[in-house]
Amino acid sequence: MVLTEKHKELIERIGVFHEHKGMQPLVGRIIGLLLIHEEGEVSFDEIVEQLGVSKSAVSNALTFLQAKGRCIYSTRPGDRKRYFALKVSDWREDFAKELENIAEIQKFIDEVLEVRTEKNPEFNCKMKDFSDFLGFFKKEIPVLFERFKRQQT
Amino acid sequence: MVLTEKHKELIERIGVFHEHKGMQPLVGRIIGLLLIHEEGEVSFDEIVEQLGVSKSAVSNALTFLQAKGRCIYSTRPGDRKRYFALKVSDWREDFAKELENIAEIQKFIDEVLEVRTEKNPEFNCKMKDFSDFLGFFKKEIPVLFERFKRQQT
DNA sequence: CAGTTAGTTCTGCAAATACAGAACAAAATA
DNA sequence: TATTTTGTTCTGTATTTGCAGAACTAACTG
Repeated sequence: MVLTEKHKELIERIGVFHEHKGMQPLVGRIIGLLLIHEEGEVSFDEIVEQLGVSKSAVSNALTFLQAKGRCIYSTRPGDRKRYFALKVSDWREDFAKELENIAEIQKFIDEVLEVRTEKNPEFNCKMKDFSDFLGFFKKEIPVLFERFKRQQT
Repeated sequence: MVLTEKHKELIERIGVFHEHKGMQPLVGRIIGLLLIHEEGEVSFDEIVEQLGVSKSAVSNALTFLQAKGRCIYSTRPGDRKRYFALKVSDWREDFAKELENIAEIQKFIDEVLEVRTEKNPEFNCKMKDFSDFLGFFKKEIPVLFERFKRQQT
């Protein structure tokens, strides 16, 4: 597949977006390439060529993506190459996990509330309120997913 | 305020949690300290002493936190010191912003869908589904907040 | 078995990060 | 006016990051 300038520019922006999420640059660009590539599956070689980076960098990035469960590869009979693809199947699950991860701050808030004195009740109260909201939010996530499934049909 | 070992350990864990979110180490620790400190307000000096870091590092970290709107300082008559505190007031708003930020990936998904060929309709379809879900999710966030407010009273 | 293919692991380095320490600024105080 | 207080900005540096390139491995091929 030949990438146009527009493709390349979009890959870069998707890369930067993922960098902001704490991933290393190349990982984000590979996600971009796998998203944009018309086949959905891209060989190791093609990643190296399309992104113009070294084999070692690609190898490490793909190992990372597979460890995170965001990427898998398949093989073809009579072809030793690995064809890498994003695990699009469980995007919604990934999204749910990310949401729960955000709400993980609730644990810290609760721990903080345990060690705090009563010296500043207003502050404590606001923290309690936030913790309550996070609890509410976590409970509502699955409900939200359910409603989406139903309204979708 | 004297910090116990438990306090210090909790500050470190809150620091690491924020590091994983892309913040620099000291910024996360300052958030931890401001959360745990019984007054809620902590002077520049005390931050330097409690965390055992340089003034320059604290200055930069506080500038960053203020720029991000996560921190403010107040002053007291006859006292030149600045007392820094977290902006707990709008935690829920911050949380909502973070959620919308996550859902920002929808923009990229839609852009990708525009440049993709019809060569892999299954892949395209899954992406479309994910985009639809993100759209649904964004719409539902304010509803969720509303429901929390009501059930809270 | 020698050579090729496909990818991994090791080594080194350039650039970025995160901070310390010193110099500095501005205001209050003596 | 000299000194202290409260922080900021500048300069240098140890550490970490992110990758390149080379060496390596394993499997296939001629």
